[in-house]
Amino acid sequence: MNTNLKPLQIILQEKNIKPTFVRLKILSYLESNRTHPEAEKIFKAIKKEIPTISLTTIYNTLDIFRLKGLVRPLFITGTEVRYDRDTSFHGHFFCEKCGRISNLDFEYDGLKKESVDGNKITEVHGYFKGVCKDCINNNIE
Amino acid sequence: MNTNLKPLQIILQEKNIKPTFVRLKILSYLESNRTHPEAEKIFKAIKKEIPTISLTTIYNTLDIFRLKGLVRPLFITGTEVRYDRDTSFHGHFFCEKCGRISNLDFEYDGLKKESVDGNKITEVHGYFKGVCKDCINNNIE
DNA sequence: TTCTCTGCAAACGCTTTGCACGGAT
DNA sequence: ATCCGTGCAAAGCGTTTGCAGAGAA
Repeated sequence: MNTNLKPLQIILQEKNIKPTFVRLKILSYLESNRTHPEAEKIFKAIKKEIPTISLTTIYNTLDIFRLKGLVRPLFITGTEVRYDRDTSFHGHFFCEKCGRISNLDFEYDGLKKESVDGNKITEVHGYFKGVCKDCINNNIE
Repeated sequence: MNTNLKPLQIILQEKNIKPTFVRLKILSYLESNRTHPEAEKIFKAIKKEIPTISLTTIYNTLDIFRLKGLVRPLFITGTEVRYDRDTSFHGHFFCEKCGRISNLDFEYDGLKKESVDGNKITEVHGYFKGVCKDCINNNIE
């Protein structure tokens, strides 16, 4: 199913989140910018539409979204938390040069089979680090 | 090969790291405490033997070790960097209750096959989050 | 001497907290 | 009148930086 076809208000209401103006704007940004942005990046983008927005509100809202399962925080870079609107399982590729995180559709059979042993698994994470082909080709220093 | 059998001095010298007293102590701690500790934990442990040690030195040393490939930083918890003395590929399980990180030997064929596409891969990471069986059984709140 | 190791103090960057205003119910 | 969303300012926390003294080469 394509959540892009679902109105943003409905997405929030289904998660019991009051669809305020600010929340709809942040969700809208996340829907159309699936670049795994950090709070600061979202903040700067929303600020163009809502100049009075605060970074605190971005953090508050992202935390609500996280608790309700609308976004997934990624601890990949080591410096800041990136947010993924897509909460279904998929892998990531982090380019250490340009900082972009892209999606990977790898299988996780090898991962899943370890979900035994009495431990309760709630999240599966898999990702690569390296240099993306754009950075290799453009050779930007 | 078992690096535990190799003298710590040799391990450092092979990596062109001057084997100072402090560095040997930190490496020694990492060798015998493969619990993926954070800087603070290492600091407190080393302090018992070297009361004048500073946290800065722990960070400095860990960064040297990282640059020389002796340790691998793990960005799993989102709050602090954990260090893994074992730099060979393996997965991790992070218990969100007790904070422990344990090793997992999963296959990464599903991961490896994506190393194409023109991107240069330098690191592969795979891990689970959840609640470990000890925490489930002890049911500590 | 020169270089590098070490450690104190301060700064840093991202994130969280405390609190107060204002609007909605 | 109460609740909740928002935002400012400050604090918090892990980590990094600047710099200086000590010690090795």
